[in-house]
Amino acid sequence: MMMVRKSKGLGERHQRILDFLASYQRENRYPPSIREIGEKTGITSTSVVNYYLDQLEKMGKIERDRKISRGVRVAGYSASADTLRVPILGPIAAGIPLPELDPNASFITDNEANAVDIARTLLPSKEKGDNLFALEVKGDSMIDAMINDGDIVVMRPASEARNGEMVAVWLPRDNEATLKYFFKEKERYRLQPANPTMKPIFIKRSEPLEIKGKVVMVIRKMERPLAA
Amino acid sequence: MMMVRKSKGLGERHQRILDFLASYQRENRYPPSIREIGEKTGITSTSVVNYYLDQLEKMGKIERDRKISRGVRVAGYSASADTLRVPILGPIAAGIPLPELDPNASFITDNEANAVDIARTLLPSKEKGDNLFALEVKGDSMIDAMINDGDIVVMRPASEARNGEMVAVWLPRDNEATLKYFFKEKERYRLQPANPTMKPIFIKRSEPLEIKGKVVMVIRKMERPLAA
DNA sequence: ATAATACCCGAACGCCTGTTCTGTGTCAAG
DNA sequence: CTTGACACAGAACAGGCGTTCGGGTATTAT
Repeated sequence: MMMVRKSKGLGERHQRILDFLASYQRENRYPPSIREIGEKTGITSTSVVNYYLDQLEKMGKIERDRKISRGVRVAGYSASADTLRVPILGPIAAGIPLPELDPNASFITDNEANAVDIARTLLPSKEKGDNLFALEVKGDSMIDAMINDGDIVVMRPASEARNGEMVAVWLPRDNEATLKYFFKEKERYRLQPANPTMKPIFIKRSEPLEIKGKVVMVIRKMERPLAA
Repeated sequence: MMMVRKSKGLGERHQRILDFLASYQRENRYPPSIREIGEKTGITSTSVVNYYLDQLEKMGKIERDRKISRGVRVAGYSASADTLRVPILGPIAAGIPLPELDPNASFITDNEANAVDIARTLLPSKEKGDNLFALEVKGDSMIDAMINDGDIVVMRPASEARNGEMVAVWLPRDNEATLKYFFKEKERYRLQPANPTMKPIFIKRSEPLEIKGKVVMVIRKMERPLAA
């Protein structure tokens, strides 16, 4: 009988186990037992499965918690847990006030309808992601910031900002919400649209200006085709 | 002794168990055992833990696989498993060819460095997500499509498109890659920039035009502030 | 040829874990 | 007061599960 002997790297059984681990975890949300791995990968003895798991662990492909049933997980493959549920607090548009953020809303009660899942790897590394929130852009009023109707803007709560950061502000003077680049100047604030053909808005320091948050990321889903 | 008797909904212990389930799963990537739940929530008897788990299951808050150790998972809370690792095949810029897609690259060998994690809930529901790939935009050549330098474009492989869809195309004539809205006209193709001030590109049907994929979503990370 | 490896099997040991049963104390309704 | 639903504890049972050990066969090195 021919034995498939890979001189280096992953053999076929290594790969099969790895694949099974990922798919099983995907479906059941918990890892398989050693015996289950054996059954589904055609290995009849638990010791052999253990044998391969040991090797995979040494290769750094998986992590094991010994003595704990189903204590196997694929390494690196951040896969699951590192995702963050960010609530969509409401729409953002020129004419309507920004939704208030309620700090003590339980993250667990948010359902998919009014939340977006963001993988932690997508966020800036220093971002803890504790109290992020999201707004859905309505209308074309943010188009000068390269943000379109339907885009989802993820932001971090903030009441002040550094120069050049994009912020969501509420302007009591004009009764308007907007996304602009923020600049603090001599005796005023400058809110700069990304579009150079549009003029910035100036706000005296004495006038009210409510910074609601800094824009962390923008997500655009391309669902419907462009007309014309 | 006063018993805390919640007439309806979740009592304190229900909530504690639920919270523990989520955090334990987040840290260990596998669910806790009944005894572990008891220890960490201050319940001394495994039967009482079981008692509460049964209730939580009836409420639809969790799902259980009986007889299977650590076969508990919080329901609805899609949390983990529903994330997809999309490989970033390379840069996309005006002057360089589009990276070729290698269909048999194992998704499991992709590490974080050259991939993005996308929650399935972010994708269009009909999108299977089997062979999505991503490109990182270099330079300002796509700015007319409201896509900026540094943006990540997630796409689905395709060799043809319907009118109005945004596609990534390679133009052998001009030796150029671009993202444009696609329109098939009488005897030519029209590649329309999103920016109205820019003229569309016309390609005769006889000329080569390689559609590489349709744009599914665009992700923009706001990391560095705008200068000036 | 001989030894050393790598690969593999089956069985057994013993802890881990879900399940069930008995019993106790509290609270609200009849 | 009695009754019954509810919340809880502890113990015990049985099967699940990781681990280990003795033994076997093919491949490669010496």
